[in-house]
Amino acid sequence: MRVLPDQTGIAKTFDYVVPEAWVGRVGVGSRVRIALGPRRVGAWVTEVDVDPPAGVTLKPLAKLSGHGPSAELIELARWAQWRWAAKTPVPFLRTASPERNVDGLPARPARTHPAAAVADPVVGPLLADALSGGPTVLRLPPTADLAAVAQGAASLGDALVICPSHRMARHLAVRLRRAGVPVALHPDEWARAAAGGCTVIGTRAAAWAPVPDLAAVVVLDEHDEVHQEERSPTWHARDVVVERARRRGVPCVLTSPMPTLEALRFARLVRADRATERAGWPATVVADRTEEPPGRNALFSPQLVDVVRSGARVLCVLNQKGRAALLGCAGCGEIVRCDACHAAVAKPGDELVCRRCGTTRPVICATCGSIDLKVIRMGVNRVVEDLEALSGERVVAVTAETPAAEVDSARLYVGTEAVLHQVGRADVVAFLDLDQELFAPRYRAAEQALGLVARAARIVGGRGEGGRVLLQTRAPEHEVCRAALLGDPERVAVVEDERREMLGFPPHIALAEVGDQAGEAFVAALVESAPPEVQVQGPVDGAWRVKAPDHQVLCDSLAAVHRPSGRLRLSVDPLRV
DNA sequence: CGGACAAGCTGA
DNA sequence: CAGCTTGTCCGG
Repeated sequence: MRVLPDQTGIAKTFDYVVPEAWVGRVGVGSRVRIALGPRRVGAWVTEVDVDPPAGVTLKPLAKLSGHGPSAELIELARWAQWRWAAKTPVPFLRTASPERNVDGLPARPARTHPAAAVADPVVGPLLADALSGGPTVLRLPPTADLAAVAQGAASLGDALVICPSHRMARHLAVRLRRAGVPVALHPDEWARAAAGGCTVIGTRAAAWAPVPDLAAVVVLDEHDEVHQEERSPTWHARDVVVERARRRGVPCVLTSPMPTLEALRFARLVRADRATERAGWPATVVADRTEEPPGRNALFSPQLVDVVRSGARVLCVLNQKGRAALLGCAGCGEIVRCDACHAAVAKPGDELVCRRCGTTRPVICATCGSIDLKVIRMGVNRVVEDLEALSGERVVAVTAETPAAEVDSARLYVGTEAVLHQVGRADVVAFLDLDQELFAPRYRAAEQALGLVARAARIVGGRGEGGRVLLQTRAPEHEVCRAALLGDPERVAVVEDERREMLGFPPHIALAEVGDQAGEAFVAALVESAPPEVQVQGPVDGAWRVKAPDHQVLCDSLAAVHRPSGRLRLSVDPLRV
């Protein structure tokens, strides 16, 4: 048998003989252990009945560990290796394998009766169209019931449903089970999924879940960046399942209130009529701050004051990104400053670094010697105080660490975008400084800003349910504000697409980033061998950008380069550019 | 990946 | 030339 060792540094297969006793129990996809040189390592069986290379004496497989990815997923891993220019398929096969050894599969649930038709008034009428033919983008308002989409897919047979969060996956599993659909939650119920007869629900990694009789694929909130792996290889669950569905010839639906331009490029758009879509976005008030001089009270528009005084439950979002976060000492309360120049210091890694002069020192308070230093959310804390003064009520500052009990104890909340995850219900979400989002130095800034509005919509509800969003901005005519006002994400898509085309950014081209020690040698070899339509730019901050007309050309060119020794960072479709 | 072994540098 | 580091190759 031919096996691939479970070691990222070995991009090579080896042949072994199967011990007599295991014949029939081991095949393509089995997890095994092998003697490789002086040690034993895990491996996947990738081929059977092979002709071993001449002149090598085969050792027997050392151990049979259990079930692993099917032949279909091993093939898909090879494709992903090409698509994200990975050195080996190993990271994908790991994701496709169970967390613990699985040696037997549970009984397959009997399919009782076909699930009833989906009655949801927004989703229902669109499902048949969305689930027919090749990949589709199903643009639904943010308040649409996503469980209805999952249920529609499950009515075709065993579906694979990819969610942006584990929370949503669990919630959906409960909803579908209640509707009589057998469900396996990935990765906990890997064996149940592998046995078949279930709809499989999970997050990004579930793109690699076993679904032997796959009948349909759904990606929920396709625009959400969590669907992409941040570490190299930077694979995207959407692209993996679109390819998986294509190979199986099954329907594939990508839902989103504001689909990415990438998805719209290869998928057919299905959407609700204008009135239905608009009704599913919250009523939006744009507070124009153009006339307001910059300063602390720039964060409180008359519209915000009205809302706070109205008695409504209000969530204020203030993004810290790009702003100097201060460190405070938990021991003595002092602001931690630079020894040399007394400017505030930051802690980007394991040391304190001065923002002004770059001096570094260990993480310790110079006044009292404490090592317990906390980030002070200056902006949020100040707004909390001012809002308490304004309302005469207690205001809760919400961070990722705020305990759930406290989160529900007040009427007014202030926090970074974490509040949008932590507070479940409110009447109004107010973005105190939307311009932080609109003008952030990221090429997806506009999409991400509208993404926050969509997330707020899930908390406050659509305009029919009284949901309200307040956007404080100095750019009231910005397409994100227009899109939110009209409940029409197309406003952002059109402008953004033109901008990307002009700047030569995805999805109009395929992009990769090359860096680290071996980057220069790699790029030199690439320029030598790649066709002329592949352009290399840089280096900027030690990294090169590789642009090609499409992924076929880009990935073929990257795969053709012999990798020089030394550390190499290679990210196809990098998240931050 | 991790061990083996070879080729280069240092010190007496 | 031993003793150590650095690099390249190989495993079935």
